[in-house]
Amino acid sequence: MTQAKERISRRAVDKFAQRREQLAESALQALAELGYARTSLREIAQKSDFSHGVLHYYFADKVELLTYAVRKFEEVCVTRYDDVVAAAGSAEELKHGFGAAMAATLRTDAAMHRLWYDLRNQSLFEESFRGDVLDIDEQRQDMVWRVVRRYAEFTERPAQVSPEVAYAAFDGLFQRALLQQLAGQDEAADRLEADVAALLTHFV
Amino acid sequence: MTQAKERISRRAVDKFAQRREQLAESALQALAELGYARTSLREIAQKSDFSHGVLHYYFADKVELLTYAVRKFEEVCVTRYDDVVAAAGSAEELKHGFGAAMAATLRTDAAMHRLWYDLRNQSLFEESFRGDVLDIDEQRQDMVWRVVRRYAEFTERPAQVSPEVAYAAFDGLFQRALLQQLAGQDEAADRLEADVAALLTHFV
DNA sequence: GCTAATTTTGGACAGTCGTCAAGATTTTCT
DNA sequence: AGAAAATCTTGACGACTGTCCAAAATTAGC
Repeated sequence: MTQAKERISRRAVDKFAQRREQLAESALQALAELGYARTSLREIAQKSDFSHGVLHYYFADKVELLTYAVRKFEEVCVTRYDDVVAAAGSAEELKHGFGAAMAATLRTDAAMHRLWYDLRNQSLFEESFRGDVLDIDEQRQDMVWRVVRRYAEFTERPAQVSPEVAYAAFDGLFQRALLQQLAGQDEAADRLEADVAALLTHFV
Repeated sequence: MTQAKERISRRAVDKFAQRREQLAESALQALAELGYARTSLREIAQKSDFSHGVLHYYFADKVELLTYAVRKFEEVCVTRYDDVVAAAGSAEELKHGFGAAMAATLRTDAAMHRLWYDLRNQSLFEESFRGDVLDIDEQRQDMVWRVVRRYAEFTERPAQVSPEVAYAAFDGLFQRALLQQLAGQDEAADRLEADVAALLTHFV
């Protein structure tokens, strides 16, 4: 077996955990590039500095690796707009900052976003991810809601929709823009920015 | 080669086309059940009455079969709420009819819907479907817009959002409800019905 | 009813997949 | 330094994939 399951020095445990992180990172890279349907363990290993056999040294099987990777992915995924909320000093600023931030991450991180949608969709067929996916989805909803709530505070009007509706709507817009952008429609991000800002005013 | 490419009797051509329909139907069945990532030609053949070899008699390769299946899928997909629009005699009727219809198809056709989202997502990675997916998405947008426009007519107020925003929002709601429903949350359909009706009033 | 064309079968192929384990390598501890 | 433990590589396995093809079964034309 391995050190990690025994009572061993801190260093050893950390190193084991660190390798798992490292391999999970490679897994995310492969998933973002190839999509779930075509991501194999050998592809993942090739993105790392190791051979394919090592994956079963740090993970019991493919499902455990991917599940771990999804959980890791979560961290990057659910605080994206908090800076915008913190920085905005007025309703107008928040509205435009939110739209601009969504457009920016659409342009910059398209591969990562399609990975998220791919995983979320995969959970419609595979039970193994479903729990984590639902959890991340909830946190994303909270993240969006923090924006809407703050906007409502600024305008001193109550929000007109539930957190669920707000999240679904913004997420739907983003997903559509992602598809268009990957299809080569360069104006997709601009449209998204405008649509997001407009939608926000309808929700409070 | 085959009859279909020569000048042959009408009957023969029809039969060839008919087999293609039949096999595409089996492909959709397999896709809905297993998801794109796990649908193999042998699985598809098993859903039909034929052996796996026959698929390459009617289709050049897997991509052509799946593309054909996606196009076939389109037909069922883009007229779902037209009956509701036609039947409704008032704004209230339309609002509740729309919500009820969405909730109903969520309950009844969950497998088919997750197939659609799976294919749409796959087109983020594979170029081959992208054109058809974008086309279907557009038609779905039109379908939703016919509901919103009719609602605006009934209430004699102008719609407050663009077709893009309306579609993205309703689609986002539906997608989220689908995930929850497949995760065993039985109240997802009821929530969807209420959210859809509420959202409609915010859009006009 | 016989021949020819069409349709279908089922096996073979070259790859790829997840998984595993034996052995080589590196690190850790005394 | 040497022994022990941890880490990594490599090759193999059985199963599965898309594709192709020769032969069997079916149908159509005369």
